[in-house]
Amino acid sequence: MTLNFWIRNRSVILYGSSLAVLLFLMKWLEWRFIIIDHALELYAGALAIIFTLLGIWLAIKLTRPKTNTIIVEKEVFVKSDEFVLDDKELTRVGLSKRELEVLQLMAQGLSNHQIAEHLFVSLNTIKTHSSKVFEKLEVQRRTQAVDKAKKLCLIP
Amino acid sequence: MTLNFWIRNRSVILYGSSLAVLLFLMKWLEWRFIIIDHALELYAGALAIIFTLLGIWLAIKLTRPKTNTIIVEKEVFVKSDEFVLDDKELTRVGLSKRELEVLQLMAQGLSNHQIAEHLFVSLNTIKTHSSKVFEKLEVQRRTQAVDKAKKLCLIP
DNA sequence: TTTCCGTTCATACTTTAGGGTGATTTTGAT
DNA sequence: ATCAAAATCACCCTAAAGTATGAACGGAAA
Repeated sequence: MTLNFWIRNRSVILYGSSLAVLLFLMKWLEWRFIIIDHALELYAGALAIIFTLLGIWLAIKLTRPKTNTIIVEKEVFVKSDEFVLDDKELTRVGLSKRELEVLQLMAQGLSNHQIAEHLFVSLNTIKTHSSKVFEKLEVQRRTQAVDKAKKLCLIP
Repeated sequence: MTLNFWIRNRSVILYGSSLAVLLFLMKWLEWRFIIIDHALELYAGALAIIFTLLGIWLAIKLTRPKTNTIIVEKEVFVKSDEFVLDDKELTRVGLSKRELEVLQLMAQGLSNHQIAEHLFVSLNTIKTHSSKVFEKLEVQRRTQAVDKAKKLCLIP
C-alpha cells in the first residue's frame, strides 16, 4: 500500500522534495548574495533555468509514452513439411527401425533393388522387410503402405 | 527554407520569446513590488511555477514523437492442407483426364486390376494409361509417379 | 541361460507391374 | 467433315513385387 503509493507518485514526491530543497537554497542564497548588484537578474535566470529543466524532467517522467499498438496481420504459411513422426502410432503398429527405413525409401519411389543397394543388404532382405511392413500396416501393396503410413504420420 | 526553419524550431523560438517576455515582466515587477515585504519569496515561487510549466510544455512539445509504436504481428495461419491442383503443372506434363484419374487411384494404393474394376474398363487399358502416366511424369514405377505427382501438386 | 525379436539371407513360387506394339473407337476442335 | 488426341482393348514378354517357408546370427530381456 505505502510502497505502492511511493512507486506511483515517486516523480511527484521527488519533484516536491527538490522544490523544497531549492527554496531553502534560494533563501540561503538570498541571505548571502542578494546584496550584490544586479544579483536579482542572475538569481531569476538561474531559477528559470533550473525550474525549466525540472519541468522538462518532470514532463518526461510523467508523460508515459503513448503506445500506439499497431496490429499487423502477418500471414504465416504453415509448412506441411514440418513433419513430426507419430511415435504412438509407430509403437502401435510395431514397426522396427529397419522396417521404417525401408518404408521411407519405398515412399520415395525406390524399387526393392534400389533400397537393397541403398542399405547395403540383399534384395531378399528387403523383400522380407517389406512383407513385414505390409503385414504390420495391414496392406497388400507398397503403394497402399505408403498411403497408409502417410496418413498415420509415420513418414512425411 | 525560412518557413521550414520556423516549423522545425517553432518550439524553441517560442520558448525563447516567452523567456524574454517574462524577463521583461520580471523587471517591471521588480520595479513595482520588490519593496513589498517577503515579495522575493512570492516572486521566486511564481517564477518556479511558471518555468516549471514552461519546461513541461517544452518537454511535451519537443518529445512529441515519443509514441512507442508497438507492432504486434498477429499470425494468420493459412491452411495449406487444402489441396489445390496445379493446373499449370498439369498442362505442362500433359496428363489427360483419364490418366489423372488413374494416377489418383494409384496414389490410393489400388492395383491396376482394382483401378480397372473401379473405372469399368479392362486391365490392359489401365496398363496403357499407367504407362502413359509414367512416360509423361518421366518415372518408371507407380510409387515414383505418386511421389512426383504429389510434389507437383497434381494429386493431394 | 534361455527365449524372443530383429536382421539378415536364401529358395521357390505366384502375382502384379511395366514395356512394346498394334489396333479400334470415341471425342473435341478446326 | 476431318484430323488429332484421347480412350479403349489385346497380346506378348520381362521385370519387379509379393508370398511362403526356412534358417542363421546377435542382442536384449526374462
